[in-house]
Amino acid sequence: MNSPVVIHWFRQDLRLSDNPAFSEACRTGEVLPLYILNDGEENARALGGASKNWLHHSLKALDASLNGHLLILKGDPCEIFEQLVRKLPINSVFWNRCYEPWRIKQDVRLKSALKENGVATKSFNGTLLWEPWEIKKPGGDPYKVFTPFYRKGCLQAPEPRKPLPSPETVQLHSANVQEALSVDELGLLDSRLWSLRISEYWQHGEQAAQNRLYAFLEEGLNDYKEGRNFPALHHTSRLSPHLHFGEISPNQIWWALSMHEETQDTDHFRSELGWREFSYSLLFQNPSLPTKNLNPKFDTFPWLADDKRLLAWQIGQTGVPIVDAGMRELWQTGYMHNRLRMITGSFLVKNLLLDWRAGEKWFWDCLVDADLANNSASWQWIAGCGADAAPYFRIFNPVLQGEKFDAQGHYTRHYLPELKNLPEKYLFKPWEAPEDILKSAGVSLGENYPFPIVDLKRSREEALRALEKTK
DNA sequence: TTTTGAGTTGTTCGA
DNA sequence: GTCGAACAACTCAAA
Repeated sequence: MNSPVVIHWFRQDLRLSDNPAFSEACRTGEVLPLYILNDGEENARALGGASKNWLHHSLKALDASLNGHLLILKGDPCEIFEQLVRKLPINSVFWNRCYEPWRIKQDVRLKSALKENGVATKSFNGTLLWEPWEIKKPGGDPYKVFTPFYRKGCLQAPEPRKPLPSPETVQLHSANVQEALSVDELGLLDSRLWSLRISEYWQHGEQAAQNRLYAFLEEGLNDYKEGRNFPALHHTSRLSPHLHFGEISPNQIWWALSMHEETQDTDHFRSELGWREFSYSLLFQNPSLPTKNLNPKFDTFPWLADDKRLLAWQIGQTGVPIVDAGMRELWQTGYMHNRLRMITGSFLVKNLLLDWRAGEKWFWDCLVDADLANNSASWQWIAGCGADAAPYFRIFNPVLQGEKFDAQGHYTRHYLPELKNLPEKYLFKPWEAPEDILKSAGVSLGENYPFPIVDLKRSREEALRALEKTK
């Protein structure tokens, strides 16, 4: 008698170690590893371009670690499972939970459909340190402010699961499925130069994620608290895309961190995992987080609809150097340093007076770490309409931010080569530079670098007035 | 129920 | 250049 066939359905858990559902599947029987691309399904948000690029490489790495046994299909999961169950001797289906509202609905539907067909299903937590419904106030209400959520909620909850090792013995089931596709056949790479280029900046897959973690712990963690603010330094972990695709679990990071002496640096880095949990909790409690202001007072905010402004921001041609540097980092690498995410976000919303959702959408398409919970919670935060938003008058001044966090201009000059000979004194405000300085730096405003598309002082005051009315 | 203290990431102004 | 205060008022969390 053959052992039962168990499907492990890979979703945002593209790894073998510390994968609770996969481990359980391996204990239960012969495992058929499955990935389903159901991009563009109704109600689901289509994958962004950068995400597709990452997914392509990550699936290749996963397939290789499964000796080429990953079954890849495309379409609606409910229909696909229905067909698979008819063709193959499937006993049960395991997966790790996802928390996007459309995923939750789909999983509920799928569970009952499989049950009707006599197939057992089991879902696990492989993605979060705590389930988003577990962290709540003593009265049962969810937290709305980060600090108590993290300190009282997370840090006093039971400790997160210790990472599981990769299963020692894996019996893989080879299924001959006619519709099976190769990673290449999914068509995730587009031929635009952009898509090819961003992959040069990254290593993908489970092993690369582990390497990144340990490189960060060795080289970046020390002085993380301060150093993470300076985009020219390498003090951020850059683990976000690995985490998003589940090439590494937050538990693996949490416990690797615990091997280090407790300092302000470890504390602050650990709390960033707390922010991830907070975003997921916010999304779970507010399924409309990606599209609707959490604070309804913002529903009447007079956002401008100005495609020219939006385009200038997107392509890094606003004439405000630190903003343009950030936007070009995003376009070139599929990533943006966190300090720059705040600066460019604040600029879009509070200087250009454009709707945060336009920014969210662009980031969604361009970021290799695009994550529904993190992206929407962070945009709502910077826009001031979020759960725990900063006071509205806290508007970043992009000149000061540049002078403070990129004092030597290494970062800005790297992404804006046309300004690379401009002295620090004017690098962040070339419109104030005397003509001879511009000339000797080879900068000609309006020709090889734009004049600023808004007046910083005036647009700030306009935003303040609009925000005051919103109250 | 009432009250009190606090809230990721900042800027400007005036001394 | 450096420092402290002001920028408002509200909501949340917890005693």
